[in-house]
Amino acid sequence: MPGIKDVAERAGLSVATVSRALSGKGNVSTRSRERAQAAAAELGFVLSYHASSLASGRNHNVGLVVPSVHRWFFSSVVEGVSATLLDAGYDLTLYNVSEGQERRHSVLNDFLLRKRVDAVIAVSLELSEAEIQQLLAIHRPIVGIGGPLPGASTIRIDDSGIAQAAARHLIQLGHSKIAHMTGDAAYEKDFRLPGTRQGGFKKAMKDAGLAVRPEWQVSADFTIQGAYASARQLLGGPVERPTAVFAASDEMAIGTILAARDFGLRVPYDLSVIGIDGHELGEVFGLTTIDQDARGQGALAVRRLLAGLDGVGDPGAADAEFPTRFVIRSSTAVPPVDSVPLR
Amino acid sequence: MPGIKDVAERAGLSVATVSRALSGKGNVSTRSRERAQAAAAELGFVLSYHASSLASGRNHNVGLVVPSVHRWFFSSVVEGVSATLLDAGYDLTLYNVSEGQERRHSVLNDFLLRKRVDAVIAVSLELSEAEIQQLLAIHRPIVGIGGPLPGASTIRIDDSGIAQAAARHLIQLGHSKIAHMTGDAAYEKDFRLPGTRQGGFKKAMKDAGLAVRPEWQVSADFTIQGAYASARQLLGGPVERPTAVFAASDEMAIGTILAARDFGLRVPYDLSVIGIDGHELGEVFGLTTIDQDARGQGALAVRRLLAGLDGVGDPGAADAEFPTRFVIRSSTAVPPVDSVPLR
DNA sequence: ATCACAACTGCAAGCGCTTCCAAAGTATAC
DNA sequence: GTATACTTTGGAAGCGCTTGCAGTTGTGAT
Repeated sequence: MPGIKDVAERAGLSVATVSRALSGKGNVSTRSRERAQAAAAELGFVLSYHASSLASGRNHNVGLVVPSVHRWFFSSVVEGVSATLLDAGYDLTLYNVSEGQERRHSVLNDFLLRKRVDAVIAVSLELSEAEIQQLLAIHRPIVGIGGPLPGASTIRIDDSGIAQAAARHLIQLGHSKIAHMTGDAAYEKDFRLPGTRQGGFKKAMKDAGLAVRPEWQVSADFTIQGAYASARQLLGGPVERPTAVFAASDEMAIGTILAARDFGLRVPYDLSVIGIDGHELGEVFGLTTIDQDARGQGALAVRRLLAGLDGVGDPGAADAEFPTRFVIRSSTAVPPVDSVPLR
Repeated sequence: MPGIKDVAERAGLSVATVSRALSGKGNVSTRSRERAQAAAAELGFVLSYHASSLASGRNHNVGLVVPSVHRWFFSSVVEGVSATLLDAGYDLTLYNVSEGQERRHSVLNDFLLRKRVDAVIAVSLELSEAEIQQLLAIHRPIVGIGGPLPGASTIRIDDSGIAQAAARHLIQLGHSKIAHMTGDAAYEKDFRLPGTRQGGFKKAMKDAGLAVRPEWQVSADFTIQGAYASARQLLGGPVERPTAVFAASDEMAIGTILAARDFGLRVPYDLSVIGIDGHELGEVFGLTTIDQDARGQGALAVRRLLAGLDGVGDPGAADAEFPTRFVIRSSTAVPPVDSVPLR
């Protein structure tokens, strides 16, 4: 493999000049730059990543920690992050820490302390204050998406607010028998979102003077199949059937719709369903939802980090609330006539 | 940040010994090892990734190139690769090259030639012979999953064989009016699979003396929503309706089932549907399918690479045919009575 | 022509480790 | 007790770049 020395020799320049020419930093005459580039091209030379990183202290590499890559939100964020990073010439080191907590810690130690990454994006992961301080101490900016990160910069949507909006939408249509499907407790550890959305739902119900019936509070694991199973219990069980379901994610809303169909329930005539996400499948199901642009959130996270790395601005612990968009389709409507109180 | 020197000093050892103690290579007395580890722990020291890589030439980093992270097959492979790599103490650098070919080339140059990775896993990407040679020339083992990689090691399923098996399953049930939903031409560039599965389908039909009707050959983009749209055309259009659909992926099979339901067709009584994949959602839809363990394929790819890197064995251009499993559920049955020729 | 200043360029000192080599210590064999 | 082989250690030379510093050259102003 050719080294920068070979390039320098061939171009009739010093190693230093070639380095500057190739990296674009520092002053180099056009002539030298062209020579260096030509020589590099002829030799098929590319700067060694590790040598550059070691010498310069910059990695051009961002770590992305996600709990899963299968669920819609996460894979969407990954896509957004990946595309933005690639455009900026950065590498993405992916840490899928699905399988438990021990691994998470070793991951953090390993790639943060070993300074392989310039920055970290943590998705729906609840880092401890200590972990965050550790990161900030070694000047590794960190931004969180979809989870509270005390002391760090975060990007999030107004979970409580949109949950309220979703519930209000149903209430305004005339529903009073509204069920809520929230995320599983299993996820609550790292993922406070279920609680937040649930809180918003309860608030909206309370505000409207409606009862939050415990038997209509169900949970699932954020997947279609998990929600399908839960919804079958809810809709096919012995308890009175709600006229509307607010699911904390589109995937769960879709699972609910599938379960409803199994029971011959027509959506929205017999059952209204609303989700949160903006999942690509929403259109197929005519799903009313609140669109959170997950790709966009990933992209924004990257832009924020890079601004802090390349530029001067340190965004600090700035919290950005990402905008959402209410998308009304055909899965929500007025409740069935026989369930509306006659006037 | 403490360096290895500080650790050496604190432990009363030389830098060399500490390096050996911490990396586990070479002979170090138990006493020295413990001292070194203790000192490192006290100082919160971790070896610098780049310095180690530069000095040793080993990266402990594998590049994974995928065309997407959203579609089931790819995200499953990513999970399998990620978990196996993490267990082995390797990093995963993810390259999502969805947006076109130019990017792909810059990616290859960038991370292959810059030797940031020890090996490459390419999923459903068709690298040119030149690209592969380039990789092998610099001793970067490469394994392909789900795509032909001339000269490189690959892991793949018997696409033609399972397509034949799927078609035969329908034929044996008594179907003769069988449609096939294949992958879009847009993917054929990098992804020869659609053609291969289609070939298997045609062969099975021919072998059974059945006609492959062009109007029943439709395509979609491998997504549920894409397949849904195509299936609506197929099932709701003016052409005679088939009694069975063989979709080249589970996601497309599911899209087809959803479309069928829209038209009031009961699966499997009015329409049989079979897919390929082993998608988690298959169970919800009672989908008959051929399970290819995508996670397992990813894991196997990693194990193969690591064997080549750590051990002595160079697997060379060994092609592994990954086993698949026929999963019969409730989406396939005998054709509707009125369409079976009376005897 | 002279001077001040900016734009280039090259030298060489690292960046923080790994590993070759030789020396020292220790166990085993005769 | 000595020779032989193996284990353990430290010194020091890199790995392949980047960058501070100082020297060289070119420019416009005087």
